[in-house]
Amino acid sequence: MPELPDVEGFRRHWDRYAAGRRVERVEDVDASMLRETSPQALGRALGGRRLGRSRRHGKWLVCPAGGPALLLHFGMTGLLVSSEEEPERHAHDRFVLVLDRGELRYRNMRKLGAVRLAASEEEARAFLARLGPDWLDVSRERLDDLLSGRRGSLKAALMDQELAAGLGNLTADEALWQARLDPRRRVSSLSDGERSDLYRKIRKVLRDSIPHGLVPSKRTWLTGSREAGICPRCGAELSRTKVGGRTTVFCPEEQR
DNA sequence: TCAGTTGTTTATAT
DNA sequence: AATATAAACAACTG
Repeated sequence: MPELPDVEGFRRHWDRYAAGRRVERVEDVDASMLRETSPQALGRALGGRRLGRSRRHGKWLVCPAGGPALLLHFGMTGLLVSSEEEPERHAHDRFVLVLDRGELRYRNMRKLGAVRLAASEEEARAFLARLGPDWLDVSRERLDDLLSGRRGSLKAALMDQELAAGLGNLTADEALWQARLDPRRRVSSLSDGERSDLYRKIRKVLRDSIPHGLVPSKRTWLTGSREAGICPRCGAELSRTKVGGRTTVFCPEEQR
């Protein structure tokens, strides 16, 4: 699931169920999810701390805890679950924050994500330093700077988190389909008008998805018709190939 | 049994 | 230096 809109949903989740509450203890930590820390260190750093409101950069969620901060990446199958929605813990919960009211769980079936502990805000920023700007902070002018000099395919550029952070396989396919651009196009071949259209469509896909906390399955969107294999606009059979190493769905009739 | 999966990192090749 | 590709990570689904 998790691309920018999903993580934006997790941010709201954290703020609703964890922000403002105190951590009693950390339980059931799966050490294999942790990067450069340990279950013991996590418990020591967070125990007794009052949690703050979270912020998102690309697909990362930064969760302040009154000095230290927890950095969460959700991979392909991660999510946050509160005991207020789901009383029972789950086999795929990789750690549990026991709070002064209820508990918040980080669940991740495939364990492709990562959990990091930053000692300070400064260290949290350092962890994310390699990422490009969050896509919601990219202006039309900035997009030209980011794309200038790129030689690869359009889709690979959009999914490159060091160019700009937050787009994933689904959002990239959706924006390219809405902009009627072939994902295999060279970045350098885009006209100014095409870049403008692409920019607007990326913003639209993100804006329309964020309230849902996921890329919605609308019948008028590519995402909603992936299974059917038919272009929702023209009825042509969709193509399925690999671009930038990822499964890519596009309309061969309309995307040029 | 085997391919496929909405993400990232690493190694290797170009 | 950038870019492309494949593999690895891990656990499940169809």
